[in-house]
Amino acid sequence: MSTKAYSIKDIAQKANVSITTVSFIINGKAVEKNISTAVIKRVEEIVKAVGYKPNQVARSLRTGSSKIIALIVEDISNPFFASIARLVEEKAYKRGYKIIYSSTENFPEKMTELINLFKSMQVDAYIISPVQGAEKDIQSLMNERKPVVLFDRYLPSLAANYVGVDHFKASYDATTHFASTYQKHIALVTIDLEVQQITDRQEGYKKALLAFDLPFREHLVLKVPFNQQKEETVEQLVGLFKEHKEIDAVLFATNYLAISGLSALKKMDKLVNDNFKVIAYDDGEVFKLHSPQISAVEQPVEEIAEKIVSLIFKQLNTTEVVAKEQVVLPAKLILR
Amino acid sequence: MSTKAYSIKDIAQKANVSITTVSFIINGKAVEKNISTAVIKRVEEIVKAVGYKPNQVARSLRTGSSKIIALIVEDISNPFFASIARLVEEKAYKRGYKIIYSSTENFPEKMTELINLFKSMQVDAYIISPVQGAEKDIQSLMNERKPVVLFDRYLPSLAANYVGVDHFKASYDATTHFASTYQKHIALVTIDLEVQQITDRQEGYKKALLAFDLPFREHLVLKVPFNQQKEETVEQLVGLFKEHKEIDAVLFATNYLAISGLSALKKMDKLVNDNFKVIAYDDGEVFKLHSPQISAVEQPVEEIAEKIVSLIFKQLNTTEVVAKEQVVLPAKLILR
DNA sequence: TTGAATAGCTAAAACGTTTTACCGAATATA
DNA sequence: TATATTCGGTAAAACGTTTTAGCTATTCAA
Repeated sequence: MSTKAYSIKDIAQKANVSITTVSFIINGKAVEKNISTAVIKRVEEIVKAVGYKPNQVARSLRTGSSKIIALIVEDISNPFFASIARLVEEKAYKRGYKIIYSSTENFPEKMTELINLFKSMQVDAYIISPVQGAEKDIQSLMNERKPVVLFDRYLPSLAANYVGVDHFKASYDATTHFASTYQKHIALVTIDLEVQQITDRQEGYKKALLAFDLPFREHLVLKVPFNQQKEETVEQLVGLFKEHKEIDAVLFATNYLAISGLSALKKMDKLVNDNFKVIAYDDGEVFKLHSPQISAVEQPVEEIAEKIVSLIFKQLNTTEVVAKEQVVLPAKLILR
Repeated sequence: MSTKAYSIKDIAQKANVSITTVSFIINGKAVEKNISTAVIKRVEEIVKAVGYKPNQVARSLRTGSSKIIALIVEDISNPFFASIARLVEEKAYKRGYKIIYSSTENFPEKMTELINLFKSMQVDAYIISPVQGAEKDIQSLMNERKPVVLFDRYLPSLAANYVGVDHFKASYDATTHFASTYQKHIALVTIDLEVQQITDRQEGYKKALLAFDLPFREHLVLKVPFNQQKEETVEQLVGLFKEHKEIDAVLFATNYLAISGLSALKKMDKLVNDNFKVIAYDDGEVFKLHSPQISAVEQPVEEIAEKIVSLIFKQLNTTEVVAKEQVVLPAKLILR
């Protein structure tokens, strides 16, 4: 029952032509190579009849191209990355490319390992949400002229293609919104990572306070440890809200921090209302269905994915070196 | 700058030995093949020094094995599938395998296309949440002795490995819970797909009603069209709840139906309470944070992933034909 | 001392393609 | 008519591995 797949040799034999001829035909070079229509037809019929598919591995070995794009993110199950993954996959598939993905969990060593692995698989291009410490590996890809697009995280030391979101403006706008409705004690809940996308959010918050002549109060900024369990974060937030009863607005710098925040409030029986406003980062059903509905900063996932893919294919479709682009898209503040 | 990767030939030259010897060494067959420790050491040092990684494509071509497992699901951005993807990836990675994934959007033709593509990539195993109409393609994989594990969806006509959840019992229990708290008019909101995992949920609902001497009322079962837009579903649900004010409990057969349901209730300003209970399918933050908290049927994602992976590797680690297993795991009813 | 076994290593085939270089016949060009 | 060009195709190398079969020199057993 275990029927071995047909090879190009089998097709050539059946059609009574050479392997070369079959190769030309299945690669659409038949006319260019002066193959007669009779032979073309004969071969194509046999190919269809037996359902022959060229072995992609052999093809990759010979051509150096695998028609695979690697997608490396922190965690594929994070809704933001999952959405990007889905959109990128769809767009790449239409152009004949497949996605192979992996999660780094923010470990630079895993990043290194993955890049080496993908290199040995002759992957054609890389879409990476980078971790700090992986600069050398990413640079080595670019040295080998492999198309690379970074997204979400920015690595300032790397002259790479990048697609991201204007987090400074997003949190500036969010904070401004609070200030303009006369909230006086605006808290910021963020994480203790020193990566650009996170520090940008803090800067936006600070600058907006400044613009409204509100003092920046250190104790209203909570930086929760990156890998902390949710329960602990909730406790920490309960602590913050209890200790600083003057807080009348809070901006959460990530999706899951907002969720922990709402959990904390629920636990305290504290309501979100005009005396205590909340803005979350990355919109989701959770925030739409919450009572009351929660405002949120929404990242333009569709645009991000589109831009990533177009940058990749711009490089894939030419042998020339294309200028690197840094694209920063605006986020959208959804007020509810 | 574009430095070409080292090949086994380069290593052989540098070490002044044959390609064969290098191959034996990097594959851990050195002692078995009587290579002297001096040579082993020399080669290993060169390998490390230049950072040589065997070309996986050439390896695949020669051995027929790619160390890649395909994961084919309906939609990778669906939280259930995204979680499974993440867990499967992690477990496979530890055993030296990578995941390549794709979404079918429930189109059998895309499934066919994907399977052919993955065959031509010499993928080693397949994890599939199948669509109806793909039976032939899946069977062909099994005929070629490729390890295959189906999950989530069950295809009764196929004697395949399967990992799923006891949906009959889950909705039986959920409905029983309603009945035992004296809800009399229990509605079921489901989709119009005739796939086992969905019809099972209906059967569980029916049987539980029967057990409590409650009549099965056709008009309390709403089957929303599979690909319907969310807004329309919400309208339909508003209609249902308005028309049948006697409804005092509703079981939602999927995650997103429950979300649509909660949106509908919010729109109607109708509260979830003892006079109107709700149970959702697939737990999530949305339900924990909702006011009041929403009860939910939780699928054991971790166990599902573990079982899938263990079934895959059971097949991958032997040349013998292993008996197919159908594993049905219990869901957990989380009452809130 | 001889034959067999073992230690230490290698040449070459094979995996399934793509592509370069070339060939003979027919046709066009001068 | 002689020569160039086009037509219709093919042989063989190459991509980077793994693996089979075998080779020589040394050690061992008798």
